Amino acid sequence: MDRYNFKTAEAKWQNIWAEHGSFEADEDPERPKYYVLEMFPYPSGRIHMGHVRCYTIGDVVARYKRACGFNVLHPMGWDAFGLPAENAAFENKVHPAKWTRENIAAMRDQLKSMGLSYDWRRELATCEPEYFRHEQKMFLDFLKAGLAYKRESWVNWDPVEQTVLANEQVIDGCGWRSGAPVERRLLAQWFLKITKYADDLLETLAELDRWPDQVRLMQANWINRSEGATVGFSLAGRTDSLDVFTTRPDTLFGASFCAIAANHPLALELAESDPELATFIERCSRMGTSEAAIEAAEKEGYLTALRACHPFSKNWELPVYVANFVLMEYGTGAIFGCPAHDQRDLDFARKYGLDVVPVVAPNDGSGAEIGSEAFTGDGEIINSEFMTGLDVEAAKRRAIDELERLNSGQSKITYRLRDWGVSRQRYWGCPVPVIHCESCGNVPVPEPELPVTLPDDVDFEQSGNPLDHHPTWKHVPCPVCNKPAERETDTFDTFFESSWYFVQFGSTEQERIFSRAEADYWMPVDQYIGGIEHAILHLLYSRFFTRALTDCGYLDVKEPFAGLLTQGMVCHETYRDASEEMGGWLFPEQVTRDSDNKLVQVGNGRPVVAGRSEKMSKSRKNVVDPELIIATYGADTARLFMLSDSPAARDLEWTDAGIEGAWRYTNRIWRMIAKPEFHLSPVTGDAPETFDDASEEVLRKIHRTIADVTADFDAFRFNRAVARIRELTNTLANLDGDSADRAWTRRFGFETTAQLIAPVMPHIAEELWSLLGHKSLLSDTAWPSADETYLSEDTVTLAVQVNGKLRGTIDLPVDVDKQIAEERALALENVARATGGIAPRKVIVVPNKVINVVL
RNA sequence: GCCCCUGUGGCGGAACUGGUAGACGCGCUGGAUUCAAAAUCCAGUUCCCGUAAGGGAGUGCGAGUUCGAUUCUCGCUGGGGGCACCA
Repeated sequence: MDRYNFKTAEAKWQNIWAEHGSFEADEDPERPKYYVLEMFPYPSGRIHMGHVRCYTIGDVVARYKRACGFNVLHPMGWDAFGLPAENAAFENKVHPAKWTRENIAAMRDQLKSMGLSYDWRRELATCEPEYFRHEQKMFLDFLKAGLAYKRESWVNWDPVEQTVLANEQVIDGCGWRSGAPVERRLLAQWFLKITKYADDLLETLAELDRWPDQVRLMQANWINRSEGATVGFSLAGRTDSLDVFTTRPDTLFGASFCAIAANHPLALELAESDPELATFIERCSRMGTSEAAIEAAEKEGYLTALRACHPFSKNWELPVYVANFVLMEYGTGAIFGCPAHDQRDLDFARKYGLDVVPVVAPNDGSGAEIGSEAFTGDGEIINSEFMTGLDVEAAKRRAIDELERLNSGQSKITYRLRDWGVSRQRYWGCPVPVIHCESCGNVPVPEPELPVTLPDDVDFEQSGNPLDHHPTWKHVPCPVCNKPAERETDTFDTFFESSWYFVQFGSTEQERIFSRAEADYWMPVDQYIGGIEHAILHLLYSRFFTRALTDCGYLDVKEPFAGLLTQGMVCHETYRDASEEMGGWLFPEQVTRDSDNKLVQVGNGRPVVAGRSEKMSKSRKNVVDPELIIATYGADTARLFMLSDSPAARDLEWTDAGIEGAWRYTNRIWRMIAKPEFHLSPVTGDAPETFDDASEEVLRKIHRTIADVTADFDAFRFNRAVARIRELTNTLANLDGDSADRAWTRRFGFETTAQLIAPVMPHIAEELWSLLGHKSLLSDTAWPSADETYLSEDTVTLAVQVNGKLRGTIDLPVDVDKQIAEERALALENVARATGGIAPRKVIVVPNKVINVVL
């Protein structure tokens, strides 16, 4: 028998599917639709294993749902704007557009070799004007709707390169290329009003019942609605006051200081006449703009000359600090500190020798004294005049009432969620379609002039924004008054493009924006698949965009993704040269085993140390190239391995042994099913009248497997589905004999195997299907259904425990009387020995599961 | 620092809603086949004691709830993701 030739078979079926337009989907009101989408890739140049995993999962879902009768939309595109293209331009002198388009072409070929069931007619690339012209129009509509506005905001500024840095370009507070300490700088930037929908985005999470709980929780924490109060502290000797936001107005009598952000207007004002403060503020600004850097830094404060008067006692003055942990972006950029009941305030108070006054006494009577830990629980208010004796909730209300009466504060709801800053001072992005005119202000580019495209002749040698220093591009007449004006030189954040691409896939012609009818038919995405790293930002921005587009009349849908699956990362062991101290990283293909089974380098035999398994990354060199794997084992084997071992949501460990195991299985089903004697046998005829016991048992297994695999695919338990199919293969391999009943059963088993494995290994499944005599495509064949009569069992094995320890098992009829089960269990020799003749105190019988004898 | 997730044999993992821990695969051991090897097929494989029957331990660590905990609660610890300009 011929060995399975995956090279010819995979190419053959890919061509046949393409010729048949097998995966092209169009609106069809008669059929239920199913939209499955994987997060589109950034065109970095080559696909990596993370892509292979994500797109395999998506393809299994798409092919399975298609077999189940759904009109499946399964598109693919390119998230084509972004920083790496500009870095490539800087390093390799390639134009970002050329680099990006070549990468797309290469990656498209790689994806096609995987046999993915995409409707390629719908392919889009976000860097093409046909795509981004639509989002420029959307932005203008957002402007009209009051959903976009401009204000000043802080950026990381590299003083040497004279350019804005992304957070990933800031390493330990310094610019990645210049090494110069980064500064914070204010810049006028465009924002989208995501906070308008804060409550809706938060509340609707409850309805997203096909999203992982952890993602919904992360989003809820990100939005973080908090109810509290603004409290006005008048400032001694000044006419203005300091507004702070707090969620704990009940602890106001425990206040011992106020603190303001380093970039708070008051801090900046004081710094003008206080050089030491100016130095402190400058040091804070070196921490960059990332919250992680700010929060992880040691808490420090600078004591100012300001004194804040307590709202409930005018003679009580609190010191005012400028502190590096207070964020200008949250609340009012100022806090009051109650060290007894907030851990961060306590740490700060201990460091600067401030009072710690407990005002909440724990209900458990453990005393109100504060040691090294703040008490944040509920309790009885003490030391608090009119609030003393109340519980925390009542005291919060009482404090707010009092603040309102004194006209020095009111209840307030704030969100951690901030408006989305979409301005980027970069070239390779979608231009913001606005013109600045000295007399008319920010003027939208008139719609007939869209799209605003990027100039091709740009210089990446010069630092700063290439659009800004282009000689002619930005100089245009004002559309209103015709006087000389300047284009906006910012481009959009690339999250802008990825916040609506899933709707545009509804259109089959990329130069035409999706129609309302297309969006109404296809949206929402029924199943979205991608990495957990996008759990917050991309998904939240997309949810916002969908609402904004609905408000602007583009759509009538609130939530873009009805179902979400977040897949884990692909990991691999790391290797280093052991012959030198901290030797360099080695690629897996540079490492082999010598005769003593020790790890050595290929070629020179030098020793190698294996490190722990980590996410595949170029920097660690622990990468395996999908193209090489597909060339060696074929797409089906690669796809099988991607799904075999790990649940989709967990990390996957790539091993040579694992891919070899998948390869063996590919050959195993081929050897089993593709025997010449089956090639010519007729397509399954009527079933024989009777089956012998062995056939009957195999039939049960086949139907059981259909039911289990169907349930597993429905729940995205691909690894279990694969295990069930392998079990079926083992069972079928043991069924021999040529009698009519056995031959029929075996053939039925083979056909079922081909059908069940088809979503995972579509090429070999199609090949086997045709070898079994079918003239139609397996990809056009309906999913098999299990015959209920084969699924029910008449006996069941129960576990018998004594005091919770397993002492034996008994086979009993299903749903047997509890009394009989108990008697049979107690009669077991092993149970009698374990009880030692002592009469059981009670016997717990869980029907069809377990009998527990309790002594 | 804050938020979220995760830890089961030599390895990847399974165990549905608290009910026989280790399905399936890898690896390993023994056997068959072969001139030999590869490939393939068969059997075994959590650890400890025992020829066996059987017994003991066991799901990161420590407690708790329960007749019964991988599953629920609390604390600790290792690993990972996110933290708003990487995508």
